[in-house]
Amino acid sequence: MIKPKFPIFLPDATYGSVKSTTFNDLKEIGTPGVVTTTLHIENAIGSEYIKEFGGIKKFFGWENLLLTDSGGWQVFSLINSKGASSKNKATEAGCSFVDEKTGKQRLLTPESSIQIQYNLDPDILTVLDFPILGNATFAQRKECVRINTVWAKRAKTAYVNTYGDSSGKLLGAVIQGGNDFELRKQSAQELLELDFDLYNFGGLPLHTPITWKTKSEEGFYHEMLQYVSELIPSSKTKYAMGVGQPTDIAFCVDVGWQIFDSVLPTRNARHGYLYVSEGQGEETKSYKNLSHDILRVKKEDYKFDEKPVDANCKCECCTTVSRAYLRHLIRINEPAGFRLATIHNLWFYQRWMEKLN
RNA sequence: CCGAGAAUGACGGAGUGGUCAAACGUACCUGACUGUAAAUCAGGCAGCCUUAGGCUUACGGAGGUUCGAAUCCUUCUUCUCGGA
Repeated sequence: MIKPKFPIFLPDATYGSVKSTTFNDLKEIGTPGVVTTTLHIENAIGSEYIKEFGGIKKFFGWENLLLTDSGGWQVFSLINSKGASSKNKATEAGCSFVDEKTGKQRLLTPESSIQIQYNLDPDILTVLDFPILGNATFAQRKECVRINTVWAKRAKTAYVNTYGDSSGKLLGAVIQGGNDFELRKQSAQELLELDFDLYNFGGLPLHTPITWKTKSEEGFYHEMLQYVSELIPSSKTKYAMGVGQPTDIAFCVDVGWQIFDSVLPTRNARHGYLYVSEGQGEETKSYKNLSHDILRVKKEDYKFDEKPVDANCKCECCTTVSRAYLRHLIRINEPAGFRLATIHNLWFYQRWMEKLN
């Protein structure tokens, strides 16, 4: 088992690739690990095939940390998205849904998620969790937390049955409860009794207007992340799923979170939204003594800008191309532009994490 | 030279008498994006006025019919396709 030096940020390789990069790019950047998703890998490639191949890390050609997400979040997102099939439903038994690509009805259960992850053979596994829907009543949210615990227990049993006592793997459970302190506490306590290796912060309720920034400048979620972190003993590894902005990560590290993943640096890169050092961009964000700027490189302002994206950055993007050229590449949806921008943002995140120890 | 048809905003392309500053798409401008159904989504895109809204100029040029024209008529210009 690889022992990374916390805190770490893991980019998402949802479909088996950190979009528009190669694993060699990640190696150059110094990325300590990646997150990949059981649901998407299972649907797109098939975990039996990966097992036969020799595991997901061999398949990717990736030697660093690999964490698999259970697919819970994704399947709920899919089930509840607009225009989704009415055949999609989540019950205590598991998630039943139609795979749009193949038209086949599929079932994801706590047990099958563990089986898929076993086939993939990652370093860290995640139990299938039951996210809370934003428009749910209190009673419904309470029920979500209850099922979430039941699923975690079933997943743990499946895990022990599959791996035995000395797996060398880590298993994480996801603390749910949405924006409700009492439910979060209840969820944490129930999961702590089941004794997992990692405790994960389950993100925002799905499909709500609630954002990370609700209520105050710091946002409701800062208080919640601190609260939940304090419920978890320091002997456990703490993983804040889906977090997030560099300044938010800095806050989370302060309150005890150690592992992070988010789509933000990679997706934003493809949209020309770049994270740069202070003084290099247009919009400054800060947390305590740490700050950075934002550069929307697609803007007209950079049409004739010969400077690199960030003069203080040593990534492939900043050492080889101008803002003007990168702007052009992204504007025409050129994969090379997506790649350079993604490399830059991941480079930025990696250096940022190194400052947070 | 003769015959037939067509000219719409940056481009492609709807619209054939009022509900048209003109669908839709692209391009362009600005936002958003947080365990990725996300190369996606939202808004803007003639000018002016502080907004609901109002005013002005607009559908190749000029003129006409009509209360009212991108739409009908005349003519000019250009283009496309047939025939010499």
